[in-house]
Amino acid sequence: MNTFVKDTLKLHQLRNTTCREEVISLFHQKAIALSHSDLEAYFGNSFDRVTLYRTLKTFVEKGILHKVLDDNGLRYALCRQECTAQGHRHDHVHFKCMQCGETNCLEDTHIPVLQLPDGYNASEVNLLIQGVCPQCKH
Amino acid sequence: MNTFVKDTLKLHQLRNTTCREEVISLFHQKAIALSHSDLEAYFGNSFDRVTLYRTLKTFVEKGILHKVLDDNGLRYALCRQECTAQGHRHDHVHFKCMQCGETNCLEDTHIPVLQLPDGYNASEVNLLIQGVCPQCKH
DNA sequence: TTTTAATCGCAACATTGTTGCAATAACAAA
DNA sequence: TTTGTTATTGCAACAATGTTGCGATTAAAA
Repeated sequence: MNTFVKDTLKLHQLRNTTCREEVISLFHQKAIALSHSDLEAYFGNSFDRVTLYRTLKTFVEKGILHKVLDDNGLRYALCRQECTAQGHRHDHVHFKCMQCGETNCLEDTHIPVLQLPDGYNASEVNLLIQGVCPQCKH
Repeated sequence: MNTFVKDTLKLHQLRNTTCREEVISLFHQKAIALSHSDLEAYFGNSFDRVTLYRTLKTFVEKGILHKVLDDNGLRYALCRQECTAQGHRHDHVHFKCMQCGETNCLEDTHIPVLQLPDGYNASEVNLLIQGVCPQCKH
């Protein structure tokens, strides 16, 4: 069975509930960024709205999910880069296709080191690229 | 008087109203990213909530303001890089200080060219850096 | 099986954003 | 300056999104 889901929950000392299992599982199989309303639409009324909000919040706190933002609002993604509850230091590259609207994490693309003005100290870097993805480019 | 404000409005063929004048003026003097609720707090009930929303929307459409996003939501900034209503092609670098919470635009920092996986086509790039700003670093 | 603490679902509320429409104000032309 | 046209505003009502408290339920350790 899906050992990834149970492992992830156990690793972060979270109880194994239906909602958590199915949410992680969905993110895992879709591999794109999903919003709260995406989850609501997908799960119908299997879970309470509030439970979904709390599940997402918990996952972000634990470093299982990452927030992804673009002009259209907030989404969440399961990136390969795992974080801990202690630190979220990472450099994320997300790509949003303006055609199909899907956003995904470009795991293998890294942000080049950049020169900041004097006195600025970076600890986290987030890059959002918008354009057209391979599927939509015909 | 503040010719910048009137010039900006005229340039984009927008009527010169009190709300628009004061909003642009505020962004100009603050030089940091502001949210809708920041404006509401600042202007009290001088302007209707809806008017502020519409003003922000108009300014974004015209390319006067840019959306700036981080974990805490949506804000707007007046960046030096002007856009037209036609195109918003630009690469923005924004810096959010995790100490004071302020976000500003690093005008002189540019995003290095980066190598995307095959088939991906970028048209807009947004970089958000989080860390500590010069003022907060003692 | 029992115990205990985490999690859930419900209700109620707060914030944020949108739409339609009549009243008003900006600005160009007379 | 006055008039006419059209953009803009303010209000009301609504929709979507996010939060909090609390009693009931359930996972997992003892």
